[in-house]
Amino acid sequence: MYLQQVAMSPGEDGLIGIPFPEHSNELLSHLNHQRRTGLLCDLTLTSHGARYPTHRSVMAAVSLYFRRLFGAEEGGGEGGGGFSVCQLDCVAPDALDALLEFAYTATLTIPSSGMRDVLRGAQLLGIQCVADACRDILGETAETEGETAEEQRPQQAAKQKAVKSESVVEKGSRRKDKNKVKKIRPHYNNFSPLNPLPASPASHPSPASESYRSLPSTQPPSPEKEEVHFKLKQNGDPRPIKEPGIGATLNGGFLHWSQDRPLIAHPPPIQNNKLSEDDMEGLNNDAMMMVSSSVPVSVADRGATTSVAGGGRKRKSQTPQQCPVCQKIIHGAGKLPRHMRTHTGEKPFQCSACGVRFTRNDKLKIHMRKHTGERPYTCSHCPARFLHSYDLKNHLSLHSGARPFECPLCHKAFAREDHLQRHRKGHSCLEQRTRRPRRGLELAEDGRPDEGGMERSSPLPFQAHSSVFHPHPGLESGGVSVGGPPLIFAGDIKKEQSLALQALAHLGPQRLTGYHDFLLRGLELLGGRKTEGEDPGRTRSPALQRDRWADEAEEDGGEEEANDGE
DNA sequence: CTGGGGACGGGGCCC
DNA sequence: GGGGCCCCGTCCCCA
Repeated sequence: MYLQQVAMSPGEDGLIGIPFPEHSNELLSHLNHQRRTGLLCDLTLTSHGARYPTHRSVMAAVSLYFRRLFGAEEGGGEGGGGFSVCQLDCVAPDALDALLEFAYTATLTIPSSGMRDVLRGAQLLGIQCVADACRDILGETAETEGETAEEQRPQQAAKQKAVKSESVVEKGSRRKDKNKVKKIRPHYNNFSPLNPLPASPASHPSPASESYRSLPSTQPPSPEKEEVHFKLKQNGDPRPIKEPGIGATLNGGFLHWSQDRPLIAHPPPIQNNKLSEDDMEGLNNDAMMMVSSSVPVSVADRGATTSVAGGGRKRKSQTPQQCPVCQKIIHGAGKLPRHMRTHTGEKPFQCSACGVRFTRNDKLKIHMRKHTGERPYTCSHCPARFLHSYDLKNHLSLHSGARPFECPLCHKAFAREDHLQRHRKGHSCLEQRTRRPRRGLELAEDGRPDEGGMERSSPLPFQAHSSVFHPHPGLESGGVSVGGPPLIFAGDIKKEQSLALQALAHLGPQRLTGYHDFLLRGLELLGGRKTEGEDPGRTRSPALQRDRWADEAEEDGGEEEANDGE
């Protein structure tokens, strides 16, 4: 659906932004495969005799050191040629291996005893996010971190099994849940090649699953938090690097290219103001596309100016935000990241029981009711219980017999609006359009023509859940139908409905044994608004109804035709 | 074709 | 402003 919107909603300059969330994942996966097979490797790192074939471009992307070394840094370096072997004895082999693994998989897997080596290696190579993550785990700050730090505390060991660079995010987060242990977090957004099949439920982090890399995923990854990443001003100084001037301008905004991908989901960025040009060049195409699309018009500005797009509905002063992909205005603070996941396909919230993934936490929560058996919405008339409130709402219409939505063409009534829509999308009703609405169910429309025309559905005023009959506002029984479908119960039927519902309403769960009879009787009293057979069983037979419609057709004459002609 | 269940996305309200 | 929770409309699937 959104893809259609994307395709049909060209942004400014006619550019269309179509995200391919899998691309970066596949790209990294292929690169990693090439590294392991030695394919296209143009750089070999060595450490104490161990050799690690790799790609210069990848290393330049992930490491500030190599970026400088190969001249990938703007205005720096010596052109980037000639380096085929780079001896890195200053980095322990295990640490170098871990860092390479990180570079190609966005996942840092290190033994608990090797944390400090990795930290040192990350510092040497200018892999800021890893260094920050290691410091975070070691309980050090960039300022206090020193060579005198003691051995890792025992509780850190559990966190060291795998490290995701996103852990650094939490450091700068202003979120109130500081007490939450989210230092090491699996991140779906990274589309780690280690999880080459994002579609596989098992490959995704689950809020309730511990299976994902044995990470303490107490909280599903929240893409919103990645934005914080760009706000970080960490002090990871790659001081041992021989290149001069890798100072402040690069430390703070250092971007690991693979981690920029979350930007795809969170363009508004805007925090991007903090991105330097150097940083921007690290963005992949997707991110660039998103950023560029959001650049011409500030989302915030748009929101301020397009608040009118809400159609004048009553709203709180929540700044609307425009989706840079589909241009849709998203109302509500903090709702844009949620919306963006519909474009990226990201479903960070996974059911630990069945593996089904969801884009939203609240949906997962509701889903979990299926496994817990919790059905909080209980029908007051019968033992039926439901997962969703709207299920109960629909269900209650069964008790009441209310079919608030009637086809204006064939006057078939439905309990659910979507069923009416489905009905109207078909052609079945066209052949019945000569049928007249039931007399006494007509509503007056104040003489107005059908507002919605074909699109209009007419909810019945009947409120199933209460035993009170609520007339539709502006509608009075006995009114003359002018265009709109007649949908109101009238006269004695109305009273009977009320009585039936009162009886049903008084049926408590403790007296359910007889509810069925009550229900049946109540439904009979309601007149059984079934279309086919249209027989309430009391006053009207189908034949009689047809006769009545025929009579009414003669009485109303062309007026009906004019209204049905739509 | 219809009834019913479930999932999904958007918006409102509140913290 | 971000996020949780809830409600709603809509769509899809299945019997």
